[in-house]
Amino acid sequence: MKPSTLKTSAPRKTRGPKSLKVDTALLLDAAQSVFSKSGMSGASIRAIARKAGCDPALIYYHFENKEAMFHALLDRKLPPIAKELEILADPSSNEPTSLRLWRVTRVFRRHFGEDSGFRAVLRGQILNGTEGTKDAIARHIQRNARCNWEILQQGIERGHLRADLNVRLTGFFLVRMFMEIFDLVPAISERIANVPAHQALAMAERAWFELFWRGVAAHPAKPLPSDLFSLE
Amino acid sequence: MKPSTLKTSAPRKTRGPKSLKVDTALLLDAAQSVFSKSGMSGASIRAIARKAGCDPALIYYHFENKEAMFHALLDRKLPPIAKELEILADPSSNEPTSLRLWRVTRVFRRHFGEDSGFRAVLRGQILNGTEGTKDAIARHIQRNARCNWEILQQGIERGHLRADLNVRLTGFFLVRMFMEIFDLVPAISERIANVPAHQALAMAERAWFELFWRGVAAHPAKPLPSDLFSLE
DNA sequence: CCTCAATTTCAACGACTGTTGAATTATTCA
DNA sequence: TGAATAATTCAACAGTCGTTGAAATTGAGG
Repeated sequence: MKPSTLKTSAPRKTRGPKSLKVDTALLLDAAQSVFSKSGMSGASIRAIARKAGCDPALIYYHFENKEAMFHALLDRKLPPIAKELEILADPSSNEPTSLRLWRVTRVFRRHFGEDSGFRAVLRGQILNGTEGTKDAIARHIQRNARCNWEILQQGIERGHLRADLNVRLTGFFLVRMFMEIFDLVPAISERIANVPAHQALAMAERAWFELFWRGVAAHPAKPLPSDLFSLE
Repeated sequence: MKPSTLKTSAPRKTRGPKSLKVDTALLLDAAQSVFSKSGMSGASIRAIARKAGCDPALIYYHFENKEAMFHALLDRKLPPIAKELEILADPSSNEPTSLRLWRVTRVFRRHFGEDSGFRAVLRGQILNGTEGTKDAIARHIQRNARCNWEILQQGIERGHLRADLNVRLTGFFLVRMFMEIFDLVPAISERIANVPAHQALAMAERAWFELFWRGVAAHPAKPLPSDLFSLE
């Protein structure tokens, strides 16, 4: 390897393979970063290439087009979440339902909490993506959602939750509101309520889960596990 | 002048005032339609002009730029909502708090329910708009939100709601989840739950309000007014 | 060393973007 | 009628965009 070719700021411009090949994982990192900042339609191939330090044309060597990049991003990001949720949904778990549901929210927090851009892109594509993209997203969501449904169903059967719940809608409410909290509370808390973002976020997560639990519990007066909210 | 220049279907192309002047209201209609379909950054001045049947340059005669158009759109769309909410928040109202809160949701349903594009643009600008746009939105939202806070506060004082509620967060949960239901339930119900969109929407609105009410009510066991959900 | 395949960049296509200054026409007012 | 003003379009600028075909470089296999 020739360190001399490293000028100052201009990267090497010769054609042909680099010493460090640009693989799909690197391109996906760049794509995720740019998608996140600019949204799906605002993210240009050129910007992704700039981020990855390569020529735009190289992206077409690795991916069919921008939509294929997004699908690859889904396949990389969502299955690990599903795996964690499937462990939580194990029917042999003896944990209180409230704790299991809170754990579900912690999974989403860990995987999505810091990644507002990806949340936004995902949401945008659910609403405005091509049919192919919507189908791909639906498959992933279904796998993740099923875990929530099972936990809720088990909660009903164990008498922890009201029997008249619609588990699918209930699961949607729980997770979706957490996503909305991640997205909007930091953005508006300072302007609307004059509260610092991180503080508002913590308050909102807790307030939402308490409201939710009272809304779904068979015996809402029974207190939540005392160490629930210390769980990260 | 040569009328021969009119080829086939092309509308009149002469300069100067038309018989039907293009006023700002017409341009805002076009802008709203295009913003809704393409989002803020995806909506081009040219597309708005095409929709309005005028030249792109005319838009710059009526508005400073695209951002100013959006601000004008806010000023046209949001104050009527605030007015309705301010009536609902009248402290002399004797209606049950549950009914008043449901009425709030009906206001949002009427003004936002059919206008998914505007909801999306508004949400996008809260997250990614310029500082000026965020400020403008915050002012409007604050005026609307204050009404919800007052209804909730009165509900607490009348003993209808739990005294430990954070009214600001509670108001956020109520309204934001309705928005999410409008946005996402029609988009995903058929793919995820195999339920027709309009049916899923009605179920979700009702299920959410019931969960919410149980979550906030001082006496959740007391049934909701029987004719609540027939109210449009 | 030669060859071949894999990797990367270059250069260009047509289309679209926000915006502006000048030209044009219609209406209004004197 | 004539002049002023308001409303509208035209033409162009300098960008960016997705995409593609060809060229160049590298490394591996023989």
